[in-house]
Amino acid sequence: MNIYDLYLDKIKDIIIKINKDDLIKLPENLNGINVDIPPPNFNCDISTNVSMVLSKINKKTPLEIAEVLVKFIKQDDTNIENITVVKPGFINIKFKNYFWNNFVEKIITDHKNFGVNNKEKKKKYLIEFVSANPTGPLHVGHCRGAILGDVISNILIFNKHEVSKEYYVNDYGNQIINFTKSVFFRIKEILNNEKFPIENKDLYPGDYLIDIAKNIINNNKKLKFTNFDDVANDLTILSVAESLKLIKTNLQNLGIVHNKFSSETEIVNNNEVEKAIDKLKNKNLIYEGKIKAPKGEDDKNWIERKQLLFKSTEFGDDKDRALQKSDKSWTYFASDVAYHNNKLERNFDTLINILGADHAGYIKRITSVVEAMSGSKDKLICKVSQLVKLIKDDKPFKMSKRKGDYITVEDLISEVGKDATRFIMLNRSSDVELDFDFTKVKEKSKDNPLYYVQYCYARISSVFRHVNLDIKNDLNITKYNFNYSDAEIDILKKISEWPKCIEASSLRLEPHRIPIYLYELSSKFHSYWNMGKEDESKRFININKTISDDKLVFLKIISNTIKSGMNIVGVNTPEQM
RNA sequence: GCGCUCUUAGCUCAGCUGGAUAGAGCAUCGGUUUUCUAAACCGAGGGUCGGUGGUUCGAGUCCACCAGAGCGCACCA
Repeated sequence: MNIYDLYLDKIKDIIIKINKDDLIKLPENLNGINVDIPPPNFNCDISTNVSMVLSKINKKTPLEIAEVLVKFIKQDDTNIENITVVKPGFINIKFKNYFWNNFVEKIITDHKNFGVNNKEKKKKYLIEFVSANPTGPLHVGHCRGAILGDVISNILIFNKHEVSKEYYVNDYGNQIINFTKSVFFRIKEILNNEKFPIENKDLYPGDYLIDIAKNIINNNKKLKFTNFDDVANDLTILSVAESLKLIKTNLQNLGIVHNKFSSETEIVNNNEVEKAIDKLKNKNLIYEGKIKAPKGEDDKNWIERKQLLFKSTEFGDDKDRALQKSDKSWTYFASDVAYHNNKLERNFDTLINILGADHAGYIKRITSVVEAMSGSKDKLICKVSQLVKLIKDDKPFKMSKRKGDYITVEDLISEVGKDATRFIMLNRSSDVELDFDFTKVKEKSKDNPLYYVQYCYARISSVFRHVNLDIKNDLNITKYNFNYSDAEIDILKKISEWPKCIEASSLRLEPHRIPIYLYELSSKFHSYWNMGKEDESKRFININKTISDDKLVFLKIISNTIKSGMNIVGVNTPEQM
């Protein structure tokens, strides 16, 4: 139940009706009209700007329009305690207790659907995220995008959409060859005591390769590791599989499970690249040509090559993009075009890609291709997650892939825990860089917003325990005839914002709004809890060691909302802390 | 040189697709435990929303220009 939409619809109905009676003129669209949360200290529950929007076309001041509308809004509405018109022309409405009782009853009897956005058309989404190269375990840099993608999926699923979570495995190309070679040298090191060529900058030096090498040796006794070219094919498959095993374990520890892993090699081998390029050829978007050096670039080092290009400039990109290398093998972009064609052929309504900030420059070309192939500009939405700045002992901590000294997801989780990792990574908008201070997160875990929200839930559970109820069970209440105090209504108002929070998160794919909302709700609850110290009537358990129905319902609603939000974030709500 | 993102309190950041008196946390200072969990609460100080113009009833939010920070810009993936 979304009380803001309820009144927005009502107000729109009213103005449409009195427009028909020629009492008022309407602008072309009514999108500017909203029903919102008023700032504190106005002593009202909801507020609308309708009279400001109608002011111009009617050539009347907002205050004059408001006076007319107020009459119609009040008419036959038993929910309204009073309605006032304020300064520029806001119409402020305060509800009767009766309204809040109704609200409470609705969301408690249908708690599973509270917050679900029913206005959205149910769609089929494909969300691609993580897609880290299968050359080793995940590190902290992958973590943010992974959690972002997972929680966006959770929000969409919460809103009853169909979602497929996918991982694109880049198991094709030079990096994989170098990776496989590295495994090969580690194997020779183990078997023949030949020193790993650490000076070769193309190789992967990380220690995890030793474990991968050991596993491969132990599980493949028949293979002979004498000549690289002889075992290259088998070893590539084995090495990638070992990497994916590590990655899947990392993801699982983060609480993330993908529905599908798509292999780049498979796409290339199935000739899907040719298929996709043919599609673009038919649209006259493929040609052989040369790319010019960008301005400002030293063009002495620039080698112009004739190659197969996609006309992404037709879609606003700054240059056309190469599909084929000079040795005629496909570029990464080419196989990604094929992968996106593959996605499109599986008939999803919307594709979402979660990318790291370092791949932001890639967005234009891939959205161009999808637009070209699908004919729709917003078929593919790319969401960028900015960098995570690691800080250790007040100093930035640089990760170096070369030296192999980077902090892995495993390190992170074993130090901070899955829940804190998820909550902290989400607590900021994905558009801004995130400071992740190891020493702080470790030392001051009590200042962690995660615990603040969990503690709220634990406090509520403790009340249920004291009166011999289980917080997990539904309540058995028939009469909703309560008289909530202002302090309680203040929290109910916050609860009423939950559907708005979900709507905004889902519409704009901004999951960070959820932890922030949960924090605010918890803050109000903690505040209320402490009032019980001064004011006996605000305590949940009374002198007879029982709890009144209104308080019980009140607590249940708060805990339901927190639980629901924490489920979306993907963290636990312990009943005791 | 070009593109993307950012600039809000001492620090880290919210600000719900243009609304009313711009909000939190941390830090600083001062308070609250015989009573449902103090992992909590209450209070105080702290602001030219990077700058300048523009759009309109109304701008932290939209547009233009400028300044600063980060990321990226070939056949890597």
